[in-house]
Amino acid sequence: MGTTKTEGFSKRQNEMATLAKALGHPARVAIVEYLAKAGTCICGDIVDELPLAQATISQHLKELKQAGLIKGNIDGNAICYCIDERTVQRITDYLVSIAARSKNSKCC
Amino acid sequence: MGTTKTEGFSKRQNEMATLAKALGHPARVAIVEYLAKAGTCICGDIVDELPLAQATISQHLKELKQAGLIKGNIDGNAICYCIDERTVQRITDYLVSIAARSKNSKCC
DNA sequence: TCGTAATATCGCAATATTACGATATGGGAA
DNA sequence: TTCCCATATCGTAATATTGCGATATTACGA
Repeated sequence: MGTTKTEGFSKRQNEMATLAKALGHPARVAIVEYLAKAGTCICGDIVDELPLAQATISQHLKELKQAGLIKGNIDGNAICYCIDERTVQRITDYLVSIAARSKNSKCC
Repeated sequence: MGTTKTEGFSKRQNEMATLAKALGHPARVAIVEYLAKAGTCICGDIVDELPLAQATISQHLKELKQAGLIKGNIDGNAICYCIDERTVQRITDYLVSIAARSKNSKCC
């Protein structure tokens, strides 16, 4: 064990879990926030923004990229990152649908 | 190591990471989805809904409760769970603000 | 070509998560 | 009280995550 069981859950549930997991670390939240704030692609300087070593940040960027939350474009010897809005939208839509349904709940 | 660094990140970033992490597992996504779909408090039968052992589900419910995503009320010897809409709203608002800012990005 | 800057990857140690059987706990019913 | 039912907690094995130093890699400029 130690492995997450994915069988038995819907594709959507697994997808949302993966996306949420990718945002489940303050460094990755900070990266996404920084990219959103900037409004443009950010080449480099993410390392200067966070209190983590370069190797660690590279790892976090990789995870965000794999989850589809950010995109990376090679620009010379630097790499430019930016948010993939569509993915963010996907999570937002999902949460909105959850919130909408629990709105009219006669709860304890 | 193995521990997440929280110092150096804002309170909000840490909070969002905690909430996202709580949703970062298909079982917990399924639980939240089920509670939202039901619209009312659910007493019991969550265990029958998921392909996991009772002990495991109890653990997941605990994590969701700790994160503030769900509330639990004791009803006799059963426990009724329901979504805490305010917390879901908090994540949604955050993501919307992220999406809004990255909307007008001239991206690569 | 050589050096340097930017990023990725490797390897490892520390710690966290996941899953579950076994066992507790606490309430209601017989 | 005694027996169930629902839920929580404990203990543990398997695996995942985190963080970082060291080391690649790759592209550019001198």
